[in-house]
Amino acid sequence: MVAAANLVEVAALVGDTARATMLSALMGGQSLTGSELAFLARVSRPTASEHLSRMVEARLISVTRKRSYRYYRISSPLVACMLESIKLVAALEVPQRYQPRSARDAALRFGRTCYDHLAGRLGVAIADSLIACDCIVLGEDGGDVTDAGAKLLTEFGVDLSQKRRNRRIFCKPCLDWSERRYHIAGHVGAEIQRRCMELNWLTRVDDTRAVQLTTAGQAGLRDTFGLDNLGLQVDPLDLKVGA
Amino acid sequence: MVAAANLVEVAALVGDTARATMLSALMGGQSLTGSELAFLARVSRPTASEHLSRMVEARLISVTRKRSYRYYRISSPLVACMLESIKLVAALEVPQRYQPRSARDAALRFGRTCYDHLAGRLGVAIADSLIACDCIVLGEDGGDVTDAGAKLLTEFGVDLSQKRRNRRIFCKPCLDWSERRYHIAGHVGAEIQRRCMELNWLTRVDDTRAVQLTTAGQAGLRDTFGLDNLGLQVDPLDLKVGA
DNA sequence: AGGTGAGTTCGGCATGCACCGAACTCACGA
DNA sequence: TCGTGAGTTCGGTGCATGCCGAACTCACCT
Repeated sequence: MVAAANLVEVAALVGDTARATMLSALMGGQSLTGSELAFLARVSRPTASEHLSRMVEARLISVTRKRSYRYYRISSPLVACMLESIKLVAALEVPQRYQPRSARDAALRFGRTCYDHLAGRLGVAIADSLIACDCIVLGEDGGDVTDAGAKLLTEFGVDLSQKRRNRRIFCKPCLDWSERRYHIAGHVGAEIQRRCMELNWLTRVDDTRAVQLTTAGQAGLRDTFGLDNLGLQVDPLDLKVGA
Repeated sequence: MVAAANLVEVAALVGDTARATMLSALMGGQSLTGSELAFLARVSRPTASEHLSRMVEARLISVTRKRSYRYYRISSPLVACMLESIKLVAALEVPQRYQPRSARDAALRFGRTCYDHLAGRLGVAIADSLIACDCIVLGEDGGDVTDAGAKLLTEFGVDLSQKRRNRRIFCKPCLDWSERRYHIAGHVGAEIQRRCMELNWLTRVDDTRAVQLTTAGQAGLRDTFGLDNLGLQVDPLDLKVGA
C-alpha cells in the first residue's frame, strides 16, 4: 500500500525534536523566517535549512519569499489538525503520573491560539455559547453558521463574505487537547480570533500562543456571547499544582 | 512545555516502518499476537517484542494475555483517529504527482474498516444517508442518534443500549482519508459494521481491511438505508489507472 | 563594485537505534 | 517432570540521520 509509506514519512518528520519544535512554533499561525526557526529549535542555520526544506518537500509547511527572507508557515489546516491530534494522544500517554503544571501551561490551558483560531477553555466556551444559541450548527461537512449566527457575528465585526467560496473549511470543529472538547476552527474561527485581537479583548502573552483576557474583553465577551464566569484568567487549580 | 516532548515521542514511534506496519494491521480492530505482528512487519520476534513493548509503554496499544499468548490492540479510538489524520496529511503530500492505484487500493477506497467501523465510499455513503434522513445529527460532542435514528438502527439490529453510558465516544465523526468526508465512528459506527458483517452484507477481503459488498448487502443497504448506486464494488476509474 | 546578512550546499563526524542470533523465562500440557 | 512454543533479554553490528563549520550563492543596499 502506497499510503503506509507516506504515513511513516510524515510521522518520522514530526518525530524529531528540532522539526517538532519548529512546527509547534508555526502552530501559532504566524509565518516565521528560517533564522527565527533555527533559533527557536536551538540548531544552526544549516541544520534548520535542511529540516525546513524536507518539510516543505513533504508539504507540511510552505514558504513564501519576501525581500531576501523566506517565510515559513503551516501549509494546511489539515496539518494543524494532525498535530493537535498527535498532541491529544501524547496527553493520554502519562495519565496518572505526576504532570507538572507550570504557570505557562496554565495560561495555555485558559486560552491560546491553535493555528489561527482560539482554543483552550476560552475557545471551547465561545464554541459552546455559539452552539447553545443556535448561531452555529455542526453539520455533515463540519459545521455551518445559521442566519441568527450570521447576524450576531457580522454585528460583532466578523467578515463572513468568504462564506460560500469554500464551504468545506469554512467552519469546522477542532478537538481541543486540554479541554477535550470541540472549538471552532476554519474561516469563522480565524475571524473570531482576529476580531477579538482587533478589539483588544485578547492580547498575546509575549510571543507564546497563550492569550490573555483584558478587562474590555471580559465585558465584551459577556455582552456579545453571554460568556460569564470564565474563571479568572488562570484557573487556581492549575497554579496550585504548579511548578 | 511538557506536551511538546511527548508529541515528538508519539510521532517518532509511528515514524518507523515496522511499528507503523503493526499499527496499520491493528487498525482493522482485531487483536493480534506478537508473532503475527512480527510476521506482518517482516521483523524477527525479538525486534517485534521490543517495538510492541515500547508502544505499550507509550499507551498507543494495549495488551491482554490469554493462555501463553499476548494479544495486542489499539488502546484508544483517539489513537486510531490520530493515525487516520496522519494518513490524511500523507495523502496531501503527493497531490499531482502520479499516484499508482492498485486493485487493492481501489478495494480499500470502496470500503474498508477503520479501527472498528466502516470507512471509504461505503462508510461515507452510510453516514450521509443517516444524516440526510435525520437519523443522526452531529452535535457539540461529536454526534448523537435521534429518536427516528434509534428506531431505524434498532430495527436493523444495532445494539444501542450502551448509549447513555459514555456519551462522549458514543457516536463521533471521523474524517475519511480517501473520501475526505466524515463517516461514523464510535459505538454506533462499530455496531453498524458488526451488524453488516453478521448479516453477511459485507465480507472481509482476505485478511486486509478492505470489505466487499455482497449481493445480499446491495439489496439490504438499499432497503434499509436507501443506498443505491453505490457504484460497482470497485470504481472503474480506480482500475483504469491501476497497476 | 563591494559589503552585508539570509539561506544553502558540502564533507565529515557522532550517535541513536533498528535489527538479529543466542540464550533465557514462562505458561501450559502430556 | 520434562517438552514445547510464545515471548523477552542481552550483546553486538551496521546503517541512517541529525548535527556542525566552512565555503558558497543570492538578494539587496550603499
